[in-house]
This record gives sequence, C-alpha cells and structure tokens, in this order.
Amino acid sequence: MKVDGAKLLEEFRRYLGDHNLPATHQRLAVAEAVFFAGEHLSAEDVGRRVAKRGVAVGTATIYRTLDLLVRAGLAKEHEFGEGFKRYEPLAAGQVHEHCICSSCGRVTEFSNDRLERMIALLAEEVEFRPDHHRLEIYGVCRSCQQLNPLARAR
Amino acid sequence: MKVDGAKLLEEFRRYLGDHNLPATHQRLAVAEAVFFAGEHLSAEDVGRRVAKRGVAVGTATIYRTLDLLVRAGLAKEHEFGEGFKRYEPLAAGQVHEHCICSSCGRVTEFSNDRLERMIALLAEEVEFRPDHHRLEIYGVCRSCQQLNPLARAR
DNA sequence: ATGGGTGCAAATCCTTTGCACTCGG
DNA sequence: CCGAGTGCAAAGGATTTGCACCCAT
Repeated sequence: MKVDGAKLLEEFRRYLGDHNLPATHQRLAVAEAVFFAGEHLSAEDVGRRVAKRGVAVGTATIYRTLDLLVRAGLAKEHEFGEGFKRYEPLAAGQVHEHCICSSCGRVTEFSNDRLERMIALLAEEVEFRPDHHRLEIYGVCRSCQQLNPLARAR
Repeated sequence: MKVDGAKLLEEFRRYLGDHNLPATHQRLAVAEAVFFAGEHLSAEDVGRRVAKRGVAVGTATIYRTLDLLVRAGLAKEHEFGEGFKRYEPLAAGQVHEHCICSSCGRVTEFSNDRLERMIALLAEEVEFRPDHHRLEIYGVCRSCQQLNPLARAR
C-alpha cells in the first residue's frame, strides 16, 4: 500500500513532541526505515537498513522504537507465521488485507469496503464489538503460478 | 466450533496406520487432549491436560505430535499474538473465523459462507490463487462489554 | 541539568534438536 | 527384533530487560 513516508515522519515528530518524548536520531532513523520501506520489514531488516544509512542502532532500541511506532498508530505489526514479526508503515484509514504466497513469501495487498463492512457486521452478530482485524490469505501468487501452474499452497 | 472428538481420534489412528507410524500412548494422549478440548490450547495447556490424565509426556513429544496433527489435517495452528501458538481440533470442512477479546482473551467463533466466497473472490481479483486464510477480529467480547460498557480494544 | 533513551549483554520465552534409551508392530 | 519414538537437557532464535552511561530539551 502506498504511503507518504515524509508525512508519517512528520506525524511521528509531532507525536513525540506531544508526548514529551525526545526525538533521538535513533528513533528517527528507525521510523524512516519503516516509513520509506516498500515492504513489510522484520526487526532485523530494519537494523540492516538503518545501518546501511550509516546509523548503528542497538537491537533493543529497534524493538523499543517499533513498539512506539505501533502505539503511535503509525505502523502495523504482522505475524506471517515465520516465527518473527514484520512491520509496515500505516497511513490513517489505510485498511487493507494481505495475500501471502506459500511458495515465495511475496505479499500482495488489496482492500475492499464491502469486505470490511461484512466483517464488522458478522462480528456484531455474535455480540462482539470489533476494533480491528487481521486477514491473511495464503495461496500462490501470480508469478509462482506462472512458474509452476500446478503449484499447491503449503 | 463443535467437533466429534471420538471421530477425530479414530481418523488419527487411521492416519498413523496408513503412514506406518506407531500409535504410541503419548501420541494418543496428546491427540485426545486436543480433540476433546473445548478451546484453543497452547502446547503447555496440552501438557497440563495430558498430565492430569496420568500420562506424563515430554515437551518435545508434545510439539512433535501437535505438528503431526496439523500435518494430518486434524488440527489447526493459531497465533493470536500472545507469543506462542494455540491448537484446535479441526473436523473437515469446518471453516470458521475468530473474534479475540482484547480485554480477556476469550475467543468467539462464527462462520459465514458469503464471507468465505467474498474472500476467495477478492484474492482472485489480484491474481492470487487462495488456498486457505486466517481472519482474526480483535475487539471486546460480550461479557467484557457488560463489565465495562466503555471498554476499548487494545 | 536531568529524566528519559541507549547500548550491551544477560535473561526470557517458546520451540527445536541431539542423542542414548525404549517400545510398538 | 528393530527402526521409529521418546525424554532430557542443551541449543536456538526472537524479543525483552537490567543497568551504567549519554544526550535531547
């Protein structure tokens, strides 16, 4: 999903200011790495990306900052069944779902209002007050289908 | 989701036989614990449950057997963001989704054919061949809403 | 200055693995 | 009998935490 990295970074600065939290260069470096990433990064990915830009940030700080981004509502945490978490930048109102290729791991996204409404409705039908959800579809992506037309998921 | 534990156990025995795998009492105890559980159990839960029935099964074996159940298609693995996995018995064709209470952790289930069809359709729209999916709705369950009408998720 | 932030390394937590021993078929 | 299964304890991998030192405000 396309997001405006610069705008998110701006919002993050405002968030830090509003909460009396210092805007350290480590925090900004981590935030930038996430906001300008075109994919879902793991904590390790973030570390590599940050290091590549010349700023070495300790592992603990990376995790602490990722947490901060999530709490600030600027990033979303994902668990794609790999044994570790991934993060993606999140512009307000950008609800979307993920298709994960069981063959190559590539993630394809899509969004659909009817789907969102139906999910909310179905939850309410079992007297549940929905806040947010996570939908992951596992299967075979376009390019893997071409490589191997018979590819089966799992 | 209601499942016939006895039938699943029967299927598991058949699976073991068909694959030339010994039906050890540890395997049967773990399978029984999962199949007759009314909820989604963690590996630790399974261990406790099995121990309570008098059979002490090593941790490694519990994990190995849970894996076996999943591969046999008789149990499903879940990751509800708690940092560990949970397992539930799975009768064939019993697709259903989960609502997880952010306040008490209780899991409510539901199923809806229209939803399933729509999910498959949307995936195909982005040229993805869906195999299975995972939908988790986070929010506040019925009883937590009553305890605290203003409860917000997260 | 000064309270929170950071890095490092140790600690946790869940899960997996190596290996000698045991058992189901 | 015998190869696969099991238990134990050690190993692993991701994430968290304790603590002395450092830096934005």
